[in-house]
Parts: sequence; C-alpha cells; structure tokens
Amino acid sequence: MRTVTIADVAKHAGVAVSTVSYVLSGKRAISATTRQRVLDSVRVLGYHPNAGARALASKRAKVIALVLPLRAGMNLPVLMQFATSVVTTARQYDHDVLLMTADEGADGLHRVAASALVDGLLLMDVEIHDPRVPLLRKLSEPSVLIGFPADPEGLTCVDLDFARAGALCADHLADLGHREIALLGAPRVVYERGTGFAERTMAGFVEAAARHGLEADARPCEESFDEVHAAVKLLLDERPGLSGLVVHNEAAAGHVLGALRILGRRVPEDVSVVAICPDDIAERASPALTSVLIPAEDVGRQAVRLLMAKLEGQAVPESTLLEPRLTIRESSR
Amino acid sequence: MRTVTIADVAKHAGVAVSTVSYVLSGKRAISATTRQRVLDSVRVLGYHPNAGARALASKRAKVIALVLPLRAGMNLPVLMQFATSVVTTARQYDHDVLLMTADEGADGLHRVAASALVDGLLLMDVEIHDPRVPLLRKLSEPSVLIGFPADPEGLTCVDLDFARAGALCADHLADLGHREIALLGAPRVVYERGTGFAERTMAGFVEAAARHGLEADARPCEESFDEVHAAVKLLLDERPGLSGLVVHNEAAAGHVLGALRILGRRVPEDVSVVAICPDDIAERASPALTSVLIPAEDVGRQAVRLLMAKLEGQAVPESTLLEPRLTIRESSR
DNA sequence: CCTTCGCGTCGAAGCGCTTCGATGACCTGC
DNA sequence: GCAGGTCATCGAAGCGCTTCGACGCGAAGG
Repeated sequence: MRTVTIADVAKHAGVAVSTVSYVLSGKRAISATTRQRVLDSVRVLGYHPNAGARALASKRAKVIALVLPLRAGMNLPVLMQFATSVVTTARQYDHDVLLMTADEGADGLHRVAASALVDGLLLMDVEIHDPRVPLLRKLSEPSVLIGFPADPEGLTCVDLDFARAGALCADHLADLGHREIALLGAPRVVYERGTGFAERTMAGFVEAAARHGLEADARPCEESFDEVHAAVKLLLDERPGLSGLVVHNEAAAGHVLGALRILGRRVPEDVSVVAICPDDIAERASPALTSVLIPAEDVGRQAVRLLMAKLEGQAVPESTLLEPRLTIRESSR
Repeated sequence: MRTVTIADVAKHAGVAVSTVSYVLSGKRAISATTRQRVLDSVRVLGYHPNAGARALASKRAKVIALVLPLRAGMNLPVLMQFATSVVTTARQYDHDVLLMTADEGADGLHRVAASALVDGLLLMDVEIHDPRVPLLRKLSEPSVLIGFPADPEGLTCVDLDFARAGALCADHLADLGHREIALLGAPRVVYERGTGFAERTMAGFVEAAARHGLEADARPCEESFDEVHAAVKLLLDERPGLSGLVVHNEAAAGHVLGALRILGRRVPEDVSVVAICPDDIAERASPALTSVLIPAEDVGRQAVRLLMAKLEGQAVPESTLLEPRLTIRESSR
C-alpha cells in the first residue's frame, strides 16, 4: 500500500494539486463544492500530508522544541505537568513537540534550529547565568524561557511569580497571628546553581515577613528524611517560639510533617505549615497541606501561546509573571 | 544571513552537491583529500542539513515518537528517567524524539506515522487490552512497547520482569527467616485499568511466597498518608505475626514508614520493609529502604536499541524482560 | 596494446509539498 | 457592448536533499 500523496487526492477529486493544497491550507478562496469534493477525497483516501515535504516547501516544520532539565533537585511532578500542558497546547495550534534534554546544551539548540527541525524553542529551568541565552538571542528562531536569566532584555520569559508566592505564605501566616516564622527551601545545590526561582521565593518571603514585623528565617533544605529531620530539629531548637513553617521543597514536604510528628509538635496546633508545591502532594499529606500551587499547566499553556504568537510575528511582552494561588487546607491555623 | 545549503558547501569545496552528500552519509567511497576539503567547508560555513529536505529525499525523518502516559497512579520519577534515557540513547543513534501524550490515542499515532513525521514509535505503559495495539500491528512504521498487552504476538515488548521482582522480594524476606509477609501494591485504579505490571508483581510475589511455604497476602494501596496509615494498621491488626512488608508503590513507600513509626513498629527490628521503587526514593527514606530497582534507564536504552534495530530491518525478539536487582539497605533484616 | 574493472566523482531526476503568476469565466457599471 | 474587476482554478517553479546511472581515469589482466 503506497502512501497517499497530494497528487493522488488531486486526481481523485479531479482538481489540480495546488487546489488541494489551498483547500487544506485555506490560503486562497475555493468554492464550496470543490472544497467538499477535495475534503471527501482526502477522507476516502486517508491522506496525510508528508511532514518533510511540507516543511521543506513552506519553511515551517510545525514542531517546537521543548528543552527539559533533568538534574538533581528538580521537581518532577511539576515538570511532567508542564510538559503535558505544553504538548496539549501545542497540539491545539497544530504543532508537535520535540523533546530535548538540557544536557544537549547550546549546541543541541543550535542543531535543531539550524536544521529547521523546529520552528521555535521552549526552555525550562533557565538559570541566572545561562550559557544558552546568548545563543537564543542570536537565533532567528523564536524562543520562550521558563524562568528568568539575569538580563531578560530581548527575550520572552514566563514564570510563576515566586516572590509573590513567598510573600503570600508570609502574609498568610501573619494573618493567622504567627510572630515567628521560617522557610525551608530547595537543596543547597539549587541555590548554588543560581536557578533564580528559589532565591526569589526566599526574598519575597523575607521581605513580606519584615513588612509584617515578623521574625523570619529562610534556609536551604536537603531532601532525605534524616536531613530534613535534623534541619527541622535545629530550627526548633534555635527558635523555640517558631510557630509557622513554609516549605518550598516538594520532596521534603512530607518529611517535614513526619519530623514534626516525631519531635512531638502537632500540626497545625503547635506549628502551622504551608507548602509551595503541586496540589496532589499537598492533598496526599497528613494533615493536608495548606499550599501555594505551582501552576505548571498555566505556565506551559502560556509559554506555548507566547511562542505561537512570536511565530506569527506578533510582538509579545518580555516578561509574564503568573499569580500564585494559596489554597488553605488543614495544616495551618 | 541566509541559511547555508548543501549547494553552498559544494561550491565552497569545489565539488558536486552529490559528493558532499556522500561525504556526509558515507554511502559511497570518497577520497581522503576530497572528504577533508568538504568537511572543512562544512565547518567553515556552519552547515546543518535541512531536516525536512533530508526526510523528504531519504524517506527517513530520523525522529522517533515517544508516547508517555500522563494519568493517575503513574510513577513520575521512573517516567522521567525513562524519557531521559530514551532521548539520550536516541541521540546516540542520531535520532530525535517527538513527545506525545497517550491521550492523543491511536489517531495521534496514525497521524505522526502517516505523515512521516517519525520513523518509529515507542509506547510506554501499554495496557493489557490496549486499543492502540491493533493499529501498531497494521502500521508500516516499527514500534516498541514498554509493557505487555494480552497478546504480544508480532510486537516488540520490553519491560522489567515484574514477576521476578515480586518473587525477589519474597525470596529475600524468606531468606531472612520471615514467615508471614504481605505486599502493598499500586492504587486500585491501576489494577482496574489492567496495566499488567502491577498484577504480575503480585503474582510473582504470591507464587514465590507459596514456594517458600510462607503466609502471604497482597493488596492494592492508595497513596495518601491517611489511607496508607489505615491500610498498614488494618494489615497489622489482621495479621499480628506479620514481619515482612513489600511496597510496590513509590508514592506510598515513605508513608508506610511513617505509619509504622506511628503504630510503634520499628523498622527493621519489628517489621522488615522492601520497596520496589527507584533508588533515590529508597535512599531518601529513613531508614533507607532495601529495594528492587525499576531500571528505567535500562528499559529506555534497550527500547531505543530495539527500535533502531527494527528500523535497520533487523529481526528482534518479541519479548525482552529485564532482570530486577535487589539492593539491601537498612530496612530489612 | 587493448580490454576490463573499480574507484571517485558528477549531473540530473525526483521526493511531496507550497506558492506565485497566469488564465478563464463571470459579473459590474457606464 | 466592452473595459475592468473578481473569483476560482491551474501549471510550474522551486524548497534542499538523496540516490541512481554514467563517466573518466589509472591499474590490472590477457
């Protein structure tokens, strides 16, 4: 069974090849009757345009690259949600998604862009001093970044407003009347890498706490149970009056609750806990965690939309910050 | 800056276009001097072959589709490890990876295959009665499945040998002298979907336990802390003599330890726990979990290799089962 | 010495599609 | 009744690459 080409469709419908093309692309007016005849032939023959030929002739591959980080300290569920949302949204724009890992580096990006394999790029987990950023600036293919490099000038960046997220947590605890609070963040390595979002959360938290006149403290946090336990214990020893805890570390969130339980602190009676994490993690914990959600889906959708707009040649804002949303559950009062 | 084509390279090197092509593909003998001249020109001009043109002319896109499930009960870290390994391995074979979600269904597979966007397909999390399997049989593009449908005849399937994994856990506990053991599995919904691997683990576990003459019990397990706690408590109440527990549920593994702690059972003094999960989860727990690792990386690598072999027209085994490996840590004795 | 062979190279024919300019057919308005 | 304009359609020229057959040339064989 030879594969069906546009010529087969044209013959079957009794029209020119170009007519079929115009019916399918809608780039020229075609009479209703002809259109219908062509469409019927397409269906009958089971025609699917050849992607390579289309890309070659139109200079549009209808594929975007999605570059995911795959390193320590990453938040998998968020990453998957994000990827899913990117794929789904891209499909709505009739595009497919080429998956790349960050360790292909700038060369990899250059390769897929220069070979016209993809029309645009979506990079996740951009660092403050990201070596790929200079390349992106140079590339003729449009790109959208998730996260912010040091200088977002001339780029298009999307992210959750982590500063607001940190602030929101502090606000919530302040509203509940807590006077001494602390934040447990990502593993140290994440800060050292300069990933930005972790620092911005801390900064937002600290600043909001200061605004409310609270005693606040923010520190990195590793992810093993024993290290979490030690960190929580240390914190509690150092700050006996502590009654509010923010956890910005999805892997550690469950362990924090376990540690508090062991240390004889009831949640929320003795300590209120707020997490910055996906909803499913928060709901699965006991007690269910009050949390600020990382809207991975929104970020993905928004990023694809921006990229599509750029592909159409539209101007888009350099920076898009998504509002965090606090969901109150059982772990805070 | 116009994009560099093969014609530019040919002109720069003073040879015919076809010669450049042959240098790059190695499909015909080219003298060392000419080859070097061409290669130099390629480098100087920064030439990258146009993917669409190449695909059109050679009928090879050098892209494979990776279809990931994105549903409840899935094991994210394993999935990511798997995806990473697929991308990395594919790159070694000079292929890229198109990411698809399972909810595009059979139509989506048909679309990417028929449009020659991809040369082959990799499907993860195949179910016992998977609606996509009939299509795969029909498709001229080769495919490799992760997991086993009811009838793997004529397909190529790869997976961890979950029955052996279950058995390995039972063997280990039997060797340690435990007489009453139980397995806590995936959430009920996973069994209802007929995903296969969960059932096979249980079957392997039960059978091995029987072989050792042990009292054994295997049941599904939800993922929230409270449900895990309840399940563990119920199990302990029903089976006071229980001293060995296998957890085949990555999200629940940590919660099981927490529940045992609350219920006053020491691990491993009172109860030995063995998990079937990725190493990082096992290591992060307290006490570190003895575990059977899901070799996501191996599975991914192996799957890509098989697919590449099929693309070359080589015959490959219908079924490839990967040996599970038990790592003894602190949670069993 | 002439034929035969193989090696290295070239030219040209597509691969299946999009797009541009051209061509009728038909309508409009003066 | 005819210039001027639309509208729908067609034909052909590429897009950048691979691949097939052909060709020239020096080496080997008779």
